[in-house]
Amino acid sequence: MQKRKQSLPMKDSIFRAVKVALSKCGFPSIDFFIERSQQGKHGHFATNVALVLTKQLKRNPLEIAREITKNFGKIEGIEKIEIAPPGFINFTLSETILQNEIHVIQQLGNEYGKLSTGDGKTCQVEFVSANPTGPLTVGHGRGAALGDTIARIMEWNGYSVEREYYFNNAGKQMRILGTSVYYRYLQQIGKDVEFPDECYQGDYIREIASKIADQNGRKFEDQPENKIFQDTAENKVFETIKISLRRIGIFHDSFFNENELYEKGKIDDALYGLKKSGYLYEKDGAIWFKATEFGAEKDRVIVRSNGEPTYRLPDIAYHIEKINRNYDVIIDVFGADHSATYPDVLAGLQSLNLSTEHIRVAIHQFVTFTRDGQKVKMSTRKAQFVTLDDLVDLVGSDAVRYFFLMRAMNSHLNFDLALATKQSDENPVFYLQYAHARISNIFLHAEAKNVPFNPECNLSHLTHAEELDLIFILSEFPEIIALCKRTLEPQSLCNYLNKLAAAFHKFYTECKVITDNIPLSQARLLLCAATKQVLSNGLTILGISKPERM
RNA sequence: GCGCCCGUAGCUCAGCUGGAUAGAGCGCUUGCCUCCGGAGCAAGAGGUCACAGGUUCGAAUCCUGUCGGGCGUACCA
Repeated sequence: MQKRKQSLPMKDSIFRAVKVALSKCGFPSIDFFIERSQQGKHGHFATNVALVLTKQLKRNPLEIAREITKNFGKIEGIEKIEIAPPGFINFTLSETILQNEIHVIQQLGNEYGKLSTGDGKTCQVEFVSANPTGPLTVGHGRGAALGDTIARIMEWNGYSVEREYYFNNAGKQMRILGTSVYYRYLQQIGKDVEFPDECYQGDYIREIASKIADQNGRKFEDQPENKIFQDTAENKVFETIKISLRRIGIFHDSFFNENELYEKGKIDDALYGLKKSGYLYEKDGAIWFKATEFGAEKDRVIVRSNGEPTYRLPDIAYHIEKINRNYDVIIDVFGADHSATYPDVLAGLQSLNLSTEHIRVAIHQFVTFTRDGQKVKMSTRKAQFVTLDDLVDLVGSDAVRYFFLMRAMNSHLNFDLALATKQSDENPVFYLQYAHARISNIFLHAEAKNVPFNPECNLSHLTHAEELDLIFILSEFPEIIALCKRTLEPQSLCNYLNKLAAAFHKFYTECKVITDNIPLSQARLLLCAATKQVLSNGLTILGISKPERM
């Protein structure tokens, strides 16, 4: 059998057959869809083509459907075509073509569902990008999990992906970090000083300060400006950030410091370019960018009257840098607080005649953390936060990732810490993993009962409704991957895997796999293997472990 | 005030470019292990899809307005 990576052949061939029938009927070519039927009694696939034509043809949709149906030739793999009110045409697949999908999955293995659209192409995903002023909080978790999973989706589709972390260690927040360490240092060496309110209150500052005190004694007592405070803090904090990310399976390929843009003159270059393009003007001693010409509600200051750029200028310079690196796709993963700023960045790039078509911005809404019905407010400064590490300690990496991924980016995710810290079996991620572990156990059982695994076995024994339903859902996986690639929404995959696990559990209760009927048992074993393969592929993309036992 | 996002079962959320009887999990009620893992399966109760108009063969989905919540709207990032 020929290998295929794109497993949408049924949808495609139905689509083509409809097209052909349309022209045979002399009907105009219009937009219509082939979709998976939501209910079993409507077959496997359905098209709305007759309904869409109603208006133009001014005819009863059922009549149109009948005429189209009459003009279908033989469609390979379709066993039944039915017309249903108000005018849908429903297609039912043959058992043979369904059974064959298991062979396809078996042969493609962990390539099943991969699209080759990204082969030979590069993609950069920027995410997390929190300044190293303190440990990552649970608030950073959503962007972290999303960004990494989006990167995995792109990798799955063939892209060579670079994960980048953008940070700034020259700003005001970082200076406050240094000052905070200095004050804790003074306290550490026995000075009776009050710790300023505007400084970072967290215990990690104390640890860093006491390390400096241990190694240097009172040496820096009168040197609040000494770089040792900020630098030590930055290194230490970054170390912990990297460890936190690693715990949930996230590794960045590069850390890009905003400072580099200044040192290499990229900020000045960007400013010069913008000036030359004519989109800058001076007012009140500041330099403004004509964002309104790109649809913004007001113009933006990009260099303050004190000569210091606002964050928009380095952001633009950074994106020029990214564009110059020639990625085929650039993806920025931001929180909702950036939703107003990225249009300005894109506008800046466009004013420089740079193409922004390959830049995709994934904006996610914030997470509300509640505990016993009460909102948990977070602030790094006041140290009123739950760190990402705390969360991982409580519920584990798999659950943390799944919780952050299971909701649409656009929805305001509610993370109930009390619920998440409860018993793990309430967590939906275990439902998926349980299906995977259950299958592993079936294989052990098969071995014990001397039912040999046979990839070439006869699959025509799989005729039970639950078996065919399960196969049909398996065959949807490539479509889900294509959807995720298009929308950058890992959530669709979470939902799908949940549906797949449910179909498997149902099959499991209805159909005993290991029986005295060896040919049937072997066919069912192969179905189990295919299910395990798809679960495994999906969980890999989500960055969630695939336990053999639980 | 203005812009973006959201409002669907008691709670947390799905619902793909408008389509067939609006779904799942948790919680509640009730069944299912002499049999491959019961972290499972099945059944039941629970809805004016925030509200009001509009568009059309057809609206949870698109448009307008109102109400409610989140985030922006800084010469903070």
